[in-house]
Amino acid sequence: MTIKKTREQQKQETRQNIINAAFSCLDAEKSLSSISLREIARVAGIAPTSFYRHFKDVNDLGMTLVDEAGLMLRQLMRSARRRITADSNAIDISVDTLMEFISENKNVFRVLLREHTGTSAEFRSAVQREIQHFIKELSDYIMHRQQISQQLADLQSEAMVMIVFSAGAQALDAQPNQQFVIAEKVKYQLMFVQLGVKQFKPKP
Amino acid sequence: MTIKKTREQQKQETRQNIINAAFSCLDAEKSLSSISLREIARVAGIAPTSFYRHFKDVNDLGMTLVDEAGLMLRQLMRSARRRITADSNAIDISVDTLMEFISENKNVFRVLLREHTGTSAEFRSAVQREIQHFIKELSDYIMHRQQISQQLADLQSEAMVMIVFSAGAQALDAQPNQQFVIAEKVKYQLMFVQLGVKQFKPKP
DNA sequence: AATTTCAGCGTACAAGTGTAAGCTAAATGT
DNA sequence: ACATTTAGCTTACACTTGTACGCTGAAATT
Repeated sequence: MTIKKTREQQKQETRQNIINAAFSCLDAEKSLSSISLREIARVAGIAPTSFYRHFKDVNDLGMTLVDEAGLMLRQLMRSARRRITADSNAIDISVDTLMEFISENKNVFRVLLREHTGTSAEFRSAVQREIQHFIKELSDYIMHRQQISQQLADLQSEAMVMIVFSAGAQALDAQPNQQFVIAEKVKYQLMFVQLGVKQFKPKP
Repeated sequence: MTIKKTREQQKQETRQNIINAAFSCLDAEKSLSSISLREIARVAGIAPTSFYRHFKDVNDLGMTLVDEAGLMLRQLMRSARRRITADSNAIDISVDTLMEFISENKNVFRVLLREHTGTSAEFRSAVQREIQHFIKELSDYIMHRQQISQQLADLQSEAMVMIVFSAGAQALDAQPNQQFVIAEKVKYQLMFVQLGVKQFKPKP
């Protein structure tokens, strides 16, 4: 027996289908600006014009995707930080967590990375906002863990995020067996930043 | 009196017109994949089909643009390094030089930044190669100036380039009066990396 | 039971795309 | 002087795109 669905449930289900279809379309060779409404509709299993019952246009859908991707990433890193113990290495755990996420959710990470430098100013600043949130959360963590000023923590956090995201970009195109090398490399680089800030702290 | 042009000269001139037209088309909202051959032809002042006398297709032109952009950037940084004296700050000069270039050649830098994470695997790896050259040249410089191992220099160089390019991305969308703030910020971040590597060196 | 709402569909159209085919005229080769 | 080459043009065609319009049937409301 199939369960009965209310109208609203059915609509939300279709909406989610569209979102999932979009994420699966946004692969290595499609961006939010190059993808077509018809293509998404095809994969979602609806008529092109039905798309408008759920989103104003592809831009509208795009903003939803960026929000969702950013949220996933921040939740992930929060849970990673909770897993860090007194004697474990925060950098190692964070990097491993993120790299694992990236290789299992390539398209989600790709949306952020691609639209960050994409052709839509609206998407660019939406991604920028997400990244700023991301940086801010790391900064707060760093500040109270390393006992440094907010200014220093902000600078350190931003540098780290930029390095990690760049490594993520590399990982997206790398062979699976290269991912480990990239992860190790980025861990060193993050350590350098951390050491440098620590070294810098005493004399302002 | 207008000088007489040989056929070959005229062709090269048109070719250059196409390249210039392409760079001017590749603004904040156009990528190599979203731009149309007809649009470039329009700006270059030729018929759409004449494009094929010079390039196989837009991909072919794109590779030319990436090569040219990468070359410009490396030449710029080489000349910047020549300007560094014994007591001047290498980071300051390098960052200022690059940021100035970016704000005066937005579209050139944009091509590299955008296609680095773009929708064409061919472009992505072409840009990746250019960036690797860029990193390598900086690494060589760092290695003999800071007297560190090649491994360390490579790691430091890559981290620095990633940080600088990210700052460049920010600068592209920032107000002109914010560019100075971004430049100062990135100088600190580069200094942290440098300090961290120096700190790390003694104990391998 | 009668009425209203609305998610999804099919059709249709104008606009823009890449590029094939063939022409022209001027520069080059002989 | 004549023949060849070729950069650039015009025309043409098959596609894909976003989206306006109106319909339908079932769910929700009354």
